[in-house]
Amino acid sequence: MKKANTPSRRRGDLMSPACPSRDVLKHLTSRWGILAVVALQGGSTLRFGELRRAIGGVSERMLAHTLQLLEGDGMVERIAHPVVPPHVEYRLTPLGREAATRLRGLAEWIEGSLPRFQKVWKEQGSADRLAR
Amino acid sequence: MKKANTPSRRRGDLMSPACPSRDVLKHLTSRWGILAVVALQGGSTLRFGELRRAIGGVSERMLAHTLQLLEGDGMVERIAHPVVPPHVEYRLTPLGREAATRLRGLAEWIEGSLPRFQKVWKEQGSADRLAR
DNA sequence: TTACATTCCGTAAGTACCTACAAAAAAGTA
DNA sequence: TACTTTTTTGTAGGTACTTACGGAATGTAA
Repeated sequence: MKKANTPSRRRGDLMSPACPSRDVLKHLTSRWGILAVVALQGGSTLRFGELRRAIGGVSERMLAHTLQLLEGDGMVERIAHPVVPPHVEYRLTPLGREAATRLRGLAEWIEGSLPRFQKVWKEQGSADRLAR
Repeated sequence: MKKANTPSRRRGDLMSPACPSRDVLKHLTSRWGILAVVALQGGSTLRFGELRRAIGGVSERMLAHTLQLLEGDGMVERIAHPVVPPHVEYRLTPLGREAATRLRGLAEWIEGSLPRFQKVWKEQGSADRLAR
């Protein structure tokens, strides 16, 4: 007897252009996706405004949009309290917490390696390429 | 008395809008940045064309551009042989290999978790949001 | 001579992103 | 009444990203 043919159980392949896993990658590594997940990392629940202040430079528009993408991927849970000045909280789901582990590792490595990057930038005058 | 002001030795802070570490994050998590680093992971040297074939869907233009950014950050080394049909090889630097470790972890987690994402997408009809 | 190979850079054109601004909701306060 | 609060959405406008296409280089093959 053959195994059940359930494509939904198959592993993704990021090197294939049409693989849905590329969407997840896109959402997670969008400009604000990583920062949102990292900011929520730690299990704490954050209000929209708190999250916005935690992530420097993000506009309300983009934060809301980014959170919707992550919610759509089941990595962020949105808890809206039906009060009148809206009160909305966000927190990571178990799936989101797994992603956060990897992203936090990347984020901390970048932060800790900044001196080395600055050394590289200084040694090879590559400011022109990096300016943008 | 204030502390010594040596910004070049200070750790980065991704939550600060003006921190240079955001540039590194941007380059690494650009659409093709992660895939290029992951494709080069393993220490092997790859020619431009091989790399292009390994990463499905990338145009020559964008691959060259992405590699320049990563080279500017000291994560990719470009070895050009002065022959006439151009022969160029790429490989990760030690810094790039450190990044690759984190990115590979993220990539493999996404690939392995795809079934769970597909389950989420199916349960909550969020196809509209993810379509793009 | 013509065609081909390989990598990269212009240019133009289209698409997607991002920001700023304003609006909406309903109850509480002055 | 007028104003405040918090979150989200709509719009317009600009910026950045992406792709497609052509060109350059120069030995070798047809």
